Amino acid sequence: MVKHMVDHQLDRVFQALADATRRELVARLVTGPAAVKELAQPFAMSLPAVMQHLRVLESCGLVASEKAGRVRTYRLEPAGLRLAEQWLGEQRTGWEHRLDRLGGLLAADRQEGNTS
Amino acid sequence: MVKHMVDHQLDRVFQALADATRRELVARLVTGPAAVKELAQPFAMSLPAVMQHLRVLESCGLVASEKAGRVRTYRLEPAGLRLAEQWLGEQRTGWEHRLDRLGGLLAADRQEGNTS
DNA sequence: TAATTAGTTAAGCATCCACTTGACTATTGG
DNA sequence: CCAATAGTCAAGTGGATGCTTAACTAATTA
Repeated sequence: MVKHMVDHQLDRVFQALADATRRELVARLVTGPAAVKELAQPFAMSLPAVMQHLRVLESCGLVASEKAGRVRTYRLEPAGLRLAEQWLGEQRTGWEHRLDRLGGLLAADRQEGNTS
Repeated sequence: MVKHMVDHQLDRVFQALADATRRELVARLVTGPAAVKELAQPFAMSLPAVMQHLRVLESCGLVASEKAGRVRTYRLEPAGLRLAEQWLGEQRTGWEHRLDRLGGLLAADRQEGNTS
């Protein structure tokens, strides 16, 4: 997979998660699938507003849906979350390795008697 | 810490990470501190644009800076990344527990001879 | 001290975002 | 059949974002 495609995917996933309403929707779907009406019920905003949030989540792959009769059921699609978590993890391990290297250098310095 | 304060913090962190330029800045700072000019050098955009990105990163706590003489040096502030990673981790473990419960139910069904 | 370097401020602009209301379609229950 | 239910479409609005250029300040260097 090419870098700027992943980049674009990450753009969209992080953008999607940068909204408290959408994060609550994700958190709700973690506990299992639900219809639009049920998903919208806890929020003070209009139904179309919630639907737009769901469309954002779906268009970046965090969520999927199917329609049966007149009710559309959404479910979590964990791959998207994993992508974001993976990027964060990479940064953290990079950071930790840097600290390790720094610690190593300091230790080496000390052994050479370089106290400053 | 109150929920909607964390929420707002998460808004800002995810929003900050929802931009490829800012993610590259973070990735660069993972390898160690750097001055504004060095941070800006790889990008095709103007210096002020990069500075605005840095301000976004700093204002949400992903990054910190200090000025010595005429050069301002930025460094990573890992707590912000941890907050985002933690939220994602919570969702993932919630999801995994749900799958476990589902698996348990299916197993119980099988023992009862409920094959459908 | 004059020129260069590093960073900052401000204004302007095109685009995107979150939300609203109102009108509409399709499915289902009485 | 009709009426309620579940969802969808479309247009509009106010405010945030990402970038630009131009003008400016402060620290260094020749």
